[in-house]
Amino acid sequence: MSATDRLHLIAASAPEVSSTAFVKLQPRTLAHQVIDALVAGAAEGLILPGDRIIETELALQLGVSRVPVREALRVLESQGVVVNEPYKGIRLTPVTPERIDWLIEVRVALETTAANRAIARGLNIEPHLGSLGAIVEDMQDKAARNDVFGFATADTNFHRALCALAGNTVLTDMWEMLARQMTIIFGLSTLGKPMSAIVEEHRRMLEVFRSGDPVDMAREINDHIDVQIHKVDIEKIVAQRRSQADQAASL
Amino acid sequence: MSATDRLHLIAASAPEVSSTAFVKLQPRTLAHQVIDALVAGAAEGLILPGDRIIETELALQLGVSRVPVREALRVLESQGVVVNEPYKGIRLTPVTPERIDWLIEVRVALETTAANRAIARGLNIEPHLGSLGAIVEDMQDKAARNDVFGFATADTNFHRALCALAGNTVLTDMWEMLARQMTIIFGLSTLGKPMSAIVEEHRRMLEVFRSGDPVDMAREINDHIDVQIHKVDIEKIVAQRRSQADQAASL
DNA sequence: TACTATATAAAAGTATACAATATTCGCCTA
DNA sequence: TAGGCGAATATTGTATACTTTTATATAGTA
Repeated sequence: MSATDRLHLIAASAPEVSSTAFVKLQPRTLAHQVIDALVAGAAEGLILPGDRIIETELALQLGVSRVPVREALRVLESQGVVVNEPYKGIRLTPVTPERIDWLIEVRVALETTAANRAIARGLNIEPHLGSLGAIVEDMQDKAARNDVFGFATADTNFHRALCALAGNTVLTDMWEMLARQMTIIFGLSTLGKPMSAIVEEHRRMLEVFRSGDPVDMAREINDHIDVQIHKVDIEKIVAQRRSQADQAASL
Repeated sequence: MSATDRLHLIAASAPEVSSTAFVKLQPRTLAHQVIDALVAGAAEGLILPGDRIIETELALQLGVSRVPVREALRVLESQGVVVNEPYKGIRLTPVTPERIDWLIEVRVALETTAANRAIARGLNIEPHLGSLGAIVEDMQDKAARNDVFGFATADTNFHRALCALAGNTVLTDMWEMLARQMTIIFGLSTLGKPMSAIVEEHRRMLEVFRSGDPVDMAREINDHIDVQIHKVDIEKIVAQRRSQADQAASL
């Protein structure tokens, strides 16, 4: 069984309804759907870091032609999700402890900047605190149900919402790139600490955000993100997953 | 005359020779060349922010088919250089003062992080200081010859070299994205301050880098980048350029 | 046996052709 | 005359076909 088997185009997620205005509904091109399918597949572990991705094969499995697949791969390449050597092939970017460090370093930088900007804009007040708090409650809920995927999603949403308060789309776009890559990595490993502890950390971050001290905020974010995955031996996990996949393939 | 006229594929730039090892020479696909051609064209003002980019037309002028053009545009879209509305069209991302602020904010964040990391790695010593110093000398030289383009290139190289010292490819990749967009913007306007002053600022930055104080470094970078273009009315400049282009077209 | 060269196949790069969608402009109607 | 409907055109989205490059396997030679 090849690495890209069992991938599927996921239905366009229903655009969230805003209370203030209509969302402008954009046609989702196949290329965008392919991107989502690939990232989702990678997060699920259907494709592992380092795995070869063959255009033809992927196109066949997704039921589209090679053109949108190529476009998707080019975008993912420019975002660092896959690596490409012309005429040789495309692989899911290998995950090394070093690379995780790099991703975290940039993410901390972006989130710190975003939080401080939000504070500078005076947005560490209601209703924003309430919105963020609601997400933390959601996390708590998911943790109680032991819904790992839902928990991770809520976690991501919290940080996304925080970044959004900076009102800097350049920053949020870049953050989304990192988030994608981290989603793939987190999908591989269990979290480094219990969910309840993570919920608590978010509560604390929110409290510091309310207080509005930039330095404290920076430290809080750094501590929170930094420890998250550092102590996990990611390469070992990938190796394990690969042997599992190989075993399944040989049946 | 349409916006994309007179674009041309630029020759693959010769890979820089490293003293320690061979650079692995990668075949440059047409898509990559199209990217370079578009960015270069935008920096030259052949295409202005907000201008429509038509695939067919661009493909024709570059002498390639639409496929590599599409791939290039997808990449540039994901990097924020162009904006795309499915079935409607692609435009060079409009430049607003707000957007410039956003770009600067992220760039300062990244460069500050990079510089501090480089300091933390203990790389604010020779031979790195010498390399950076040489670039500043080059800037000085270009300034003396009034070579605006060469000056801007050297300026970019200085910051690129500084970022590279962090050894974080995720960071440098993101920095390159920003640099591209800022190249386009700087190409539109003259600099906000005289070149000699900018050279002096770089000297000072280098000195602070040598001293190794993270806080000073952050302030220095912020001051340097922040003021660079802030006081220029970019929208007015774009309007002027557009009217010039229209005038030329009507002849 | 080991190494090289050649042929074959696989996969990416590119070009052309077709389908779907949006915009534009003219015409009709109220 | 103003507004809306609809056909024609332009442009993007997608699929298929062809070319070039790389990798692999096989045969030949030292």
